[in-house]
Amino acid sequence: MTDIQLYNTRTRQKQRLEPLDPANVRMYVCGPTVYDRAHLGNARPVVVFDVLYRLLRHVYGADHVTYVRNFTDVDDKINAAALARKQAGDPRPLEELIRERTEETIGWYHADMDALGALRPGQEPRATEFIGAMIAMIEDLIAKGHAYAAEGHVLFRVRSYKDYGALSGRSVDDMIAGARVEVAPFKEDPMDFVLWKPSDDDLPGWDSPWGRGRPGWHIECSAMSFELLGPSFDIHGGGIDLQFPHHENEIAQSCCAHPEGGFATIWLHNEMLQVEGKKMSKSLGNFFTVRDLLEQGVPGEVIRFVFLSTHYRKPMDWTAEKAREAEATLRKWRGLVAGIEPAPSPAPEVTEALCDDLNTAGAIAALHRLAGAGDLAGLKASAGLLGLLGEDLGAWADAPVADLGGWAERLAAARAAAMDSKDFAEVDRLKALLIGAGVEVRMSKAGVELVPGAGFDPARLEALE
RNA sequence: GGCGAGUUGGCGGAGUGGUUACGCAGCGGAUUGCAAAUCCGUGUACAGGAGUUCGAUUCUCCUACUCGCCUCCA
Repeated sequence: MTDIQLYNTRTRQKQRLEPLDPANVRMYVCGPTVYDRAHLGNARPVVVFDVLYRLLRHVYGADHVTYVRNFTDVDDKINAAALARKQAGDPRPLEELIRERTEETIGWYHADMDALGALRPGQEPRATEFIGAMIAMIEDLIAKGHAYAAEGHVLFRVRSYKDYGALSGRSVDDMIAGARVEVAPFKEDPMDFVLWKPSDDDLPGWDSPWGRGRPGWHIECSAMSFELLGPSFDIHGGGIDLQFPHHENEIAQSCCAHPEGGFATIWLHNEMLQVEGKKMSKSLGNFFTVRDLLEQGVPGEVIRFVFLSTHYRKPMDWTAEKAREAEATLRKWRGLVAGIEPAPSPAPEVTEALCDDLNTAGAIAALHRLAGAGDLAGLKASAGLLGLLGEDLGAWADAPVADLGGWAERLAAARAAAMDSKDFAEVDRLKALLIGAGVEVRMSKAGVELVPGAGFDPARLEALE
């Protein structure tokens, strides 16, 4: 069995993945809050963990990997969006507006992530479908002394879990010293966090032992991972920004509710995405969604390639220049592997790179070597492990349909004449026209070859006829 | 203030205690009427300082700088 080494944030070192059950390798990744289009930063973990998912399926078998990624559809931003519609005059009940908003957003999310070539996880639970499980877990935590109800809220008693802070390397005392915690009179300790909070009539809510309310953010992942993967599973992933507090709180909840389990064995966190060297933010005006990029004509496969060209644990800078280079590389490779039957398995060099803590940049370098060595079957198969060069993402690279035969004949005839007359004016004229229309002109002793290039525009040629 | 990550050739970006990836750009050559495409060749860079070592870009410490999280934002 191939060894997969992964950097475990919890232990701060690489370790060998040793699945609790190799027949069912289990991975949970924190998914999006579905209130709006996914921005580019949201897409990085999706692509990163998609590659891991593909690698796990390759190593353990496609039927032996369970991948769960949740949809957070209980959230104040969603409520705000729905409330805004209601105040704009929509007569429907709030619950319906919320459901409509989340449905719509999930549809967008699927479309956008599909465009990046990300396989859909086997299970995509929604928080709203697991409210009962959350309430049960909260009750259990109260019974075990790890949580307490106060003024319609239920809070997790951070001091009751001695390892709190272990994942992110903080101590409760340090954090309180930092004094950036919300103080509330009903909290026993400023660090205690909300498991359940009351909802007024303008907010979605569910009946609970503590009155009508809604869950806090963190409990959903604890409840859903337990329901779908059990008290112990192999991998938990997400963006590094989730390390604290979200994942810290998940660990506290899950380990206290299910001390019989170990929760996640390996914690993986991808670093953040930047744009042209700066954090993507609305105020800087460099904020954009995946859909924005796709609509600008940046193919999903190009986005994917750019993401994978930087190791997931390093900040990734999105630049237009990288997109340009990625597109050129992919176009070239697609030309090479067109019509080639992929090898039965990926090249060892590529698999080994990925097995070394998802060294996707190293894997891409290996792809370059395969291309250079002319191992096109190997290139195609290996790229497939990275989710590249597949049929599903290739439409962008297909040249527009156009018959260039007439142009080729004219050019060839002019060239033949020029060879005798030594007057190449007509040849150069035709060549300039073709190049201007985005056609790559290749002339050799063997003859004239016209290849539609990246910016090929058949309309411009027709206008010249 | 607390915690953490990072600083590699013109650019991007891997990696390694000693044989110096890979891509793009550049340069030289082959080829071409000229080009394009292609092919061949070409570049000893690892923030600064100290230490460990026979030897450090790679390990340790210090300094500088950059960035992230700690706050709804992946």
